[in-house]
Amino acid sequence: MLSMSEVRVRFAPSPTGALHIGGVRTALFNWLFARRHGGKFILRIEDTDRTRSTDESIQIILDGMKWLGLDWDEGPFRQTERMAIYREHVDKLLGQGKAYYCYCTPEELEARRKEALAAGRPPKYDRKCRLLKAPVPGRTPAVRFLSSDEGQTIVRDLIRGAVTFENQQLDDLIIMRSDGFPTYNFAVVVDDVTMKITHVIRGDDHLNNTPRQIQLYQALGYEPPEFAHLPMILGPDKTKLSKRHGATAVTEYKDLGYLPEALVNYLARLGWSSGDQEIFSKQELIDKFSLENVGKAPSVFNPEKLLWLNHHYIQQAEPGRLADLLLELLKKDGIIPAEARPDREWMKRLVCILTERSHTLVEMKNSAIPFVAEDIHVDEKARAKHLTSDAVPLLLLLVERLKAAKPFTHAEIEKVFNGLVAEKGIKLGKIAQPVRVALTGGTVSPGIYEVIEVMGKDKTIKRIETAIGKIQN
RNA sequence: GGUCCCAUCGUCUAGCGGCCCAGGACGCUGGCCUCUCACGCCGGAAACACGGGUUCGAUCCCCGUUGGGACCA
Repeated sequence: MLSMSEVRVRFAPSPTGALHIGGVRTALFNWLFARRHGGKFILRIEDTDRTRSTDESIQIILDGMKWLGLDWDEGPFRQTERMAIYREHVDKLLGQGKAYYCYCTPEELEARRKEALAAGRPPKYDRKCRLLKAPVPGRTPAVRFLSSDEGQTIVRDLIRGAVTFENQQLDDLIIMRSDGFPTYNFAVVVDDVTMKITHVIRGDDHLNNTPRQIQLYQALGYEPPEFAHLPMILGPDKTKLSKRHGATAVTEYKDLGYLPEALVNYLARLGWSSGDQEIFSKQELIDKFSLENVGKAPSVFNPEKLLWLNHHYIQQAEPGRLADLLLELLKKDGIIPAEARPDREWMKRLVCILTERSHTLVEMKNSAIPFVAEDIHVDEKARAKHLTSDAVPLLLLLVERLKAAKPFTHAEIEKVFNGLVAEKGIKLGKIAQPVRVALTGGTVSPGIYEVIEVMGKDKTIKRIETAIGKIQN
């Protein structure tokens, strides 16, 4: 059972590149946990690796979280702004004899490690500097934590259960480098303590770091938080998801035409479940989220299912919202000029006939091109098959009747087609397909009456006449 | 190599000893609908890694094997 005190969780990405799928899932679970328990979600930027950390990356992370609607209550805090705090804690340990200066150089360490390995001993730090009485001249020391050699450290993980580590296995880890920067394991502990984090929910890859962090908490005189280690997200080849598996950055999914709610829903169901339910609104997720229902096994990222969800959410979305997104895309791709101001109601009608067969916004954009562009590109195969000379009399007759149709609505257009079909004793496809090719350039589109209605009388007639002209030449 | 974790259809998962000759979803597939493509609807194939225990009874508990993964180096 959760304690009475307020739940405080955090997401602590390193700003060394894009915001990844795995990271987002961790952020999402933290966020859901916070919202579920009415707690606080804190954002912390772990930027102590200053050779790889960039401000652009921080911005990408913030933008990605905002896009997904993962709002944070405190932060973003940056570790580089907290150096005094780490120093203070290092001094505290040093003062209590729980840490010591180490003057060994990386080269010396490496040599001794190889030696140990060669002699069949475990490659653990030999505590050479532990009993040093005076500083080694000309060298700037790092600081090592004096870890316990005996007993065990038990991680009571909310997902894994009790995981036992022999303390003997853990060596005296460096907590502060000679350049004065704290190491990951130390900074994390100090940050989580000072930020009063109650639940550390993070990737499985940190499970092995946890016992040494627990020792650090204890040495510092603090109660460790609760831990929950989430299983990894894998690529199709069952190795940790990475760039070589294709799109892994949140921004890529945005650019590919995914809706944030689709990604959120998909990621929530990756490693977590609630009975047989597949579709979850954000509120349902908040209401139902529980660490108990997080699985232990790693899960393979399945783009197919994400696509299905995206399709689903496109159907659910407000046409007005989709119209805005579509317009943005059309402008971005230069299909319509940036200064164009198409009628929004018309855009909504266009969206409505397109959603059903759009799995992504990009697909929708492509289907929208014939409606918004001046000219169309006619697919050669489609032209050869459907824009034939025996279609000409039908097309001519159709144009004539379309011109007379009023109002120019789905119902009236349908009447025109039905009339033609009945009089000529033909199948609808005989006339619908040539018209489809004439209007859209291809053989695939929404229902032909809808296409004609949304395209409008002028454009429809112009395109059919153009097609007739080309057949006759 | 050492340490730790994990193991149900191809994939995400339900299952927390009998309701399971294992349910849902994606994908795949047969059919219906149909002006194209979709959507939708109906149907199908598809899994408890293996071997020991425990138990009246194991997908579910324990041990081992195998296989995967992570971390450390």
